[in-house]
Amino acid sequence: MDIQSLKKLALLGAHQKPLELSSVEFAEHIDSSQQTAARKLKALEEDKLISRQFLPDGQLISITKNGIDTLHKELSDYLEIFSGNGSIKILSGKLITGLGEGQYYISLEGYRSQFREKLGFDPYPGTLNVKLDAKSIEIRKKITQNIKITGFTDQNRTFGKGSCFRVRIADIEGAVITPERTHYPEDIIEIIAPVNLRNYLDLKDGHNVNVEVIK
Amino acid sequence: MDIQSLKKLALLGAHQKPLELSSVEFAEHIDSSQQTAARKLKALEEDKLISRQFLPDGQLISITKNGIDTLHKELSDYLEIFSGNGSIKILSGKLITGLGEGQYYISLEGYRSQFREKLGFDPYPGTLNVKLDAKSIEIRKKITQNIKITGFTDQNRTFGKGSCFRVRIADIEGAVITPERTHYPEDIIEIIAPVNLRNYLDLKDGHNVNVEVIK
DNA sequence: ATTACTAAAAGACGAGTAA
DNA sequence: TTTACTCGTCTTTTAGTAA
Repeated sequence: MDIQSLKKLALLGAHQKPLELSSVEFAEHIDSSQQTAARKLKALEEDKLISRQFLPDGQLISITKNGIDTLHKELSDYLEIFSGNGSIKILSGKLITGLGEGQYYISLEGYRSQFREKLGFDPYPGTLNVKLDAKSIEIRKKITQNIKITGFTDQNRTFGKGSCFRVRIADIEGAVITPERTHYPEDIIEIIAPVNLRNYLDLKDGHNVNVEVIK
Repeated sequence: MDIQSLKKLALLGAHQKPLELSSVEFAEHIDSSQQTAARKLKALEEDKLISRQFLPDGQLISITKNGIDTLHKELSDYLEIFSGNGSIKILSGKLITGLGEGQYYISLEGYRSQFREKLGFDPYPGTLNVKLDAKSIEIRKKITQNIKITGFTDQNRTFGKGSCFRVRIADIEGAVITPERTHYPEDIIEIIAPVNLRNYLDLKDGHNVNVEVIK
């Protein structure tokens, strides 16, 4: 079963909407002859990993449910490889809309200056909130919150301390921040980053988000 | 490069600590003969994806840094496939006046014929130049320039290669063209289309322009 | 333009077996 | 026991072309 070809088609978006692609174009992507590319597409179809529709100047390719399941199995394998000890950790979940508190706290200079110093970036004033899946909740519990944010006092009130750990989401490095409160939910993480992640990654509520924990 | 075998070794833990494994045992894991298993291990070693140490009753296998990087790249690919949803990309910026170079290059038959073939339209001899905002610059970096334009040689001189990606601006489908030069600015895009976009959309310098990236 | 057949070359495989 | 060589066979690939 030709998983590398199937992966290539998925990276070209064939798991989302039908992809118009000729065998010559696909040949360039997989660095082969047109004949081999055509044969591989045919084989993927016979394995029921993709479905095809022929056009005068190419073909419309969609990855089937079966194909997506196959890719998902691969993803699981790689997640398993990198989710042991000493290796990388991935937190997964779905994007949700927070209460908007994050924006207020982050923009306070007392916290903001600490983010600049300790994380090395000026955070966009807002958080990306992700509701973790069951497995990720367990992984999260084992992460050491290695960056401490101290509390401070205003004229009016006191702001509590918290902690962070660094993460990467797509190609952006940010951090998960955790206020040190008693009743903070364990299944939600709040991510800060130098950019507005929701816009930058074009994410909407309910979208899957994968966050890699970095050192 | 035999990624499936490398993945199998990682799933057996060879990326964390040296794994004691004979070729017969590995053969069972990959469902092959002992000879094929031994040959594959040898090939992985030659590709510097694993390192081996021979024991009287098997071998000690470790995945190298290079091997781990290769696996990590695979993980990234699968995360990319399963992150976000259909997610369309929009580049935004302000209309500016270019140097007028675009007009010259586009009208050269060596390029023009490629645009006809690869993009499916005969470009209006001129480019719409847009200075991207910060967010769009980042988005742009992640777009795969999937259409390649090859260079050619005239009697007099050589014309370099480049690449494009398709875009839609209002209801017109065009393309962003990028010459493959060393000092090409990353904050400006040059759009070609079958019509004169500036006239067709009645655009003036400084106007906001939104461009949708299409597949 | 396409896709995909045939034929021949190239590559991968397993059985037998040496070290 | 190992690993891994040779060699015959089977599979995959490409070039040339047909449809």
